[in-house]
Amino acid sequence: MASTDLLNVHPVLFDRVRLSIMAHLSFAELAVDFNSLLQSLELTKGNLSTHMRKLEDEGLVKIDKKFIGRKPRTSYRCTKKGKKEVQNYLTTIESVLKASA
Amino acid sequence: MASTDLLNVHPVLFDRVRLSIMAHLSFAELAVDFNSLLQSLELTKGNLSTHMRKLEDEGLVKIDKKFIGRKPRTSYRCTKKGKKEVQNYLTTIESVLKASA
DNA sequence: ATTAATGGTTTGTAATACAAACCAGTTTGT
DNA sequence: ACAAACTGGTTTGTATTACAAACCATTAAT
Repeated sequence: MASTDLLNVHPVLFDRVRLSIMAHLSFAELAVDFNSLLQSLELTKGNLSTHMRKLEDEGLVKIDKKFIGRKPRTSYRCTKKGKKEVQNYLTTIESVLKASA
Repeated sequence: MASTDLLNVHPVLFDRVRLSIMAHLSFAELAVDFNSLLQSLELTKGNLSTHMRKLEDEGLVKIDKKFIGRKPRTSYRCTKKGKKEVQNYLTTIESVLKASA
């Protein structure tokens, strides 16, 4: 069984909000901007900002900042590593819990 | 998609150690004692103790304390609610992440 | 010129995880 | 008999973390 397999899942994904974010980004396949996430997830700006920073620090997400006209716009996309870790999270959880229900 | 479904999963399960504990208890079907968990999970006693307390507070686990001969023995088993929440955790995660890989 | 809105970041606080220290008792050694 | 070490945990202090409030820089509206 080895529930210690859970040690292989990326720690940063063990958070409800960040997992939601990664789910959104994975679904999107393309970049999603700050305010879309803000709305979809109903977070405060500060909260979202720090979560994104952490995801970026871990290389799960790539941040892209540009100006649209004269307004700043920050958007995010899931990296290869991000997808891999999400996939790993899912399969690991399944293998650990599947037989135990 | 509604990744906000994640809001329905019990917050206490969003922790690696506690999820491992619940996996163990679910598998076991019967009571597991403190020291077995301690060994399997390679935690410190204090750490395990507080996690178990939290799981008990949330009603996911039932604590049973008795004396075996003249030594105290604390053991735990998964409650109905515990099983339900673990199941819910699994299916919710799957539904949120499945299509996103 | 002020005020309000946009698009965020930084900072202070409250909650959490963790290990170290502790506690109550038991067994082992001398 | 007494001390030292072991068992089976719990409580307490610290470091990390999540979060929201306050803030900042700029743009748009009045």
